[in-house]
Formats: sequence, C-alpha cells, structure tokens
Amino acid sequence: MKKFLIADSHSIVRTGITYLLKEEFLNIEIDACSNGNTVWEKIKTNSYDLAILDINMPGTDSINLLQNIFAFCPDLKILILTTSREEIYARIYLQLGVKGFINKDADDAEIRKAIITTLNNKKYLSPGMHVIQRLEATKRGPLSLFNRLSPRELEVMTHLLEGKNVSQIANLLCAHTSTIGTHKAKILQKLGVTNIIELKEFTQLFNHTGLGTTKLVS
Amino acid sequence: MKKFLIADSHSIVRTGITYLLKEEFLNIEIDACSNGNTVWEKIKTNSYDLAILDINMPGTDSINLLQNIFAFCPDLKILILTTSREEIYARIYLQLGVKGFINKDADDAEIRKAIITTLNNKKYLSPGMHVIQRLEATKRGPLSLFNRLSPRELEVMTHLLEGKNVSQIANLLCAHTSTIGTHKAKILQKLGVTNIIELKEFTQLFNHTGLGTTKLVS
DNA sequence: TCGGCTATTAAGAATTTTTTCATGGCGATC
DNA sequence: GATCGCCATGAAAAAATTCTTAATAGCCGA
Repeated sequence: MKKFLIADSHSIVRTGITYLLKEEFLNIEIDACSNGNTVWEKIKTNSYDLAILDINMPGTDSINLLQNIFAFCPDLKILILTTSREEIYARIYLQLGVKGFINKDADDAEIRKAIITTLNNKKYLSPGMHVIQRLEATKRGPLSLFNRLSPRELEVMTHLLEGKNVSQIANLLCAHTSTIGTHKAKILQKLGVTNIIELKEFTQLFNHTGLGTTKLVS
Repeated sequence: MKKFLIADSHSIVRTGITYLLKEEFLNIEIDACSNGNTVWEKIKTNSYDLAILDINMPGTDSINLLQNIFAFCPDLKILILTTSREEIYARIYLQLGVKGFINKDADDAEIRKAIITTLNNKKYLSPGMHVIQRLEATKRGPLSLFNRLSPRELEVMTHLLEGKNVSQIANLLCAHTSTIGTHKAKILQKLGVTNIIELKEFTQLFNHTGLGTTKLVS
C-alpha cells in the first residue's frame, strides 16, 4: 500500500498523474491538492510515500513551503514537477532536499521512471537537466548567473517575470515593500540588466538557446 | 463513434484529457500530438469531431496554424486549452473561428462541460472570460488593435518596449512626464494588458506570427 | 573564536509613476 | 456652425518604487 500526494494547480495534470499512478501501482491511495496551503495541511496530518509537487502554484511561496515541509518531515520524498522555464532554479530546490526533478514536457514513461526512482529514495533528474549540473560544475557559463541569485531572489524574480509589481510580491510573500525592492535591485544588478524588460529578454535568451531546457521543439 | 485530436506539449496533460474523454464517451478514437506540425499533418489526413489544442506549444505559430486549419477545414470544431496568462489574447482566436476556450485551471467537470458544449457546435468560454467576449462585441480585427493606438501612443510604446522609463521618454520627446504617463496608461488599457511585461508578451505574439503588420518598432 | 562576507529584512526619505481631472485643438457630422 | 468624440497635454494628488542606511543572522576561512 503506497500513499501519494499530488499538488498541481491544473486539475487536468492531477488527473493525468493519478491515472499514471493507478496504472503503475496496484494498491494506492492518492491525495490531490491545488495550492500550497492544502499541501501543508495534508503533509502535517498524513504520511506519504511520495509527494509530487508543482513548484509554481499561484499564491504559493514554494521555497518557504519546502523549508517548512523539511523542517517538519525531513525524510519525505519529494518529486518536483516543473516547466522548462523553471529549471534554472533547480539547484536551489535540490539543496533544500527534494529527491527529484521532472519536466512536464517529459513523456509518460519518463515520468513513471522518475516516480519509481524517487520512491526508491534515489535522486532523479530530467535528462536535459544533467546539462545544468555539468555547466554548474564548471562554475562558468550563463547558467551560473542564475546560481548567483539567492533562493529568495530567485523567488522574487519569478514573480517579477510574471508582471507582478513590488507591492504585489511583498503582499504575496508577506514582506515589506522595501524588502522586495531591495531584492529586485540586487537581481537586476547581479544579472547586469537595468529594468524589467531587459530582465525578461535576458531570461528569454535562455529559453531560446535551449540551455535550460529539455525539448523546446520536438 | 467520436474521433478526437488532442494537442498539448505536456504528455501528462494529454494523458489526463485522454482519460477524461474515455470516462465521458463510450466509443471513441483519440489522436494525440505535441506540436503544431503534427497537428497539421493529422488534420490534413483525418476527420475529427473535435480538436482540443494548446495554443502555447513551443516552436508553434498557433495563429498561423489555425488560419491554415480553417482554410482547409472551416467547420472543424476547435477547443482551445489555455492558461490564464494567455486569456488576454482570446479574442484573436475567437475571431479566427475557434469554438471554445477552456482554462487549464478549470476543474475536470468544467473541462468535460467545455468538451460537450463545443462538440455540440456551441460556443464555450471559461467563466472568467465573458469580459473578453464583451470586448470583442465592440470589436474590430486583431490588426486594428495597434491601429487603435494614436501615433503618439505608438511612439511611446516603442520606447516602453525598449525598456525606457516614463521620464526618459518624456525627455526624449520633450514632454511632461505626466503626459507620457497618461499615454502609457492608455496604451495598456487599449491593448487590454496590465503591465509592461504583459505588453511585451502581447507584442511578441504579433511579432512571432507576423500578424501585426503595423510597425511596432521603428 | 574572530572578523569578514552575504542574505534577509525594513524604516524613512527621496523620487518616480499612476491616477484623476481639466483644458484647448481638430475633424466629422448633423 | 454647434456639438460630439478623440487626441495631446499636463497640474495635482495619490500611490508605488527606489535609495539610502542599518540591524540581525548565518556561513566560511584564518
């Protein structure tokens, strides 16, 4: 008997994963949720063999959530579901303690493999992400630019790239506007850009070169 | 016997929809694909009762694809899968001839409803999108979106898209900052976006598809 | 252990932007 | 030729952001 937690803001994705799990395992129990608060409630009151989490759920401070989770339950196996755009942040999450990273672009067979591997308490990364690790090892290359950003800064950046303004982000992360303002300034400074448009173009550059991506065009 | 086409870059989403359809209909055939080229090949050689398409498949020019599809097969029922961020472009797709729009955030029941409604050749919009439909009623084609900007506003927009701020533009155009500020507000309002990032994404949509023959950058 | 470094936080002041409102100009229309 | 709608313009008030400056905490190498 295995027990799973699935968190993704898209119902259709939860449905897809549910069926994948049902095909793979005979005797399972599945909890599904669509936001960080529910994830936290579920994890506090249940014991899971594996939690499969989207890291970009609206209104959710994922890093904070993961920190809470690992403080409460250090051995929980967590498999992160991600889109290619978010892979640049992979290292931060790995450091926090997640077991695996799987890209939503992956086919079902690969997702199955990721689930089984992490369930067996082994680390799993999407194929395309070994590039990231390698680049990171050389400590050079454009990706290390993103590594220069602290977890909090990365978090703020994702919100900035969605068009949120400083006050909205402050609200979301329960921080002072001037705090977020400071983060924003440091992000721009570290990445060598001067405004949001340039930040947007900069990150798009990576999406286009396929540097942080598994498959952009198939 | 119903025949469906599912196109989404995420395998897990295709899996989810496949199971939804299998639950809903007894006798069905499903083709699935993950990019625009395959969609086009499939539609040229098959006849579908409904095509469920993601409009944001990497490497795919969705507007061009839809134009080709409707030229070849004007009566094909198409249900667009979208994320909330993309909804601002909904009216363009509606004008092209798609039957429905469903947000990926929607729960399974609503997705079912969207599928059934469009299959019955009725228009379906996600609950939040009726605002957009009203906007469409006051209408004019996608090309005129930029035509609705006054010359001065277009000029300001090109500078905004280069990352210049309001005062820099004011300097450049020898105008008061508050004047430029007003122009900026009107640009955002007219194009139905709420911030610079969305403006950038919006114009990129047209650059990408070539639909925006209006000069965007001087 | 100490001192330097960085991350995170934010109060307060200075600045910029947004919002709101009002004005004059210009062309179309009736 | 009066009125209407739209454009371009900004003054003024309101809101948001940036620019300091600095406190606290954690990490790392000497």
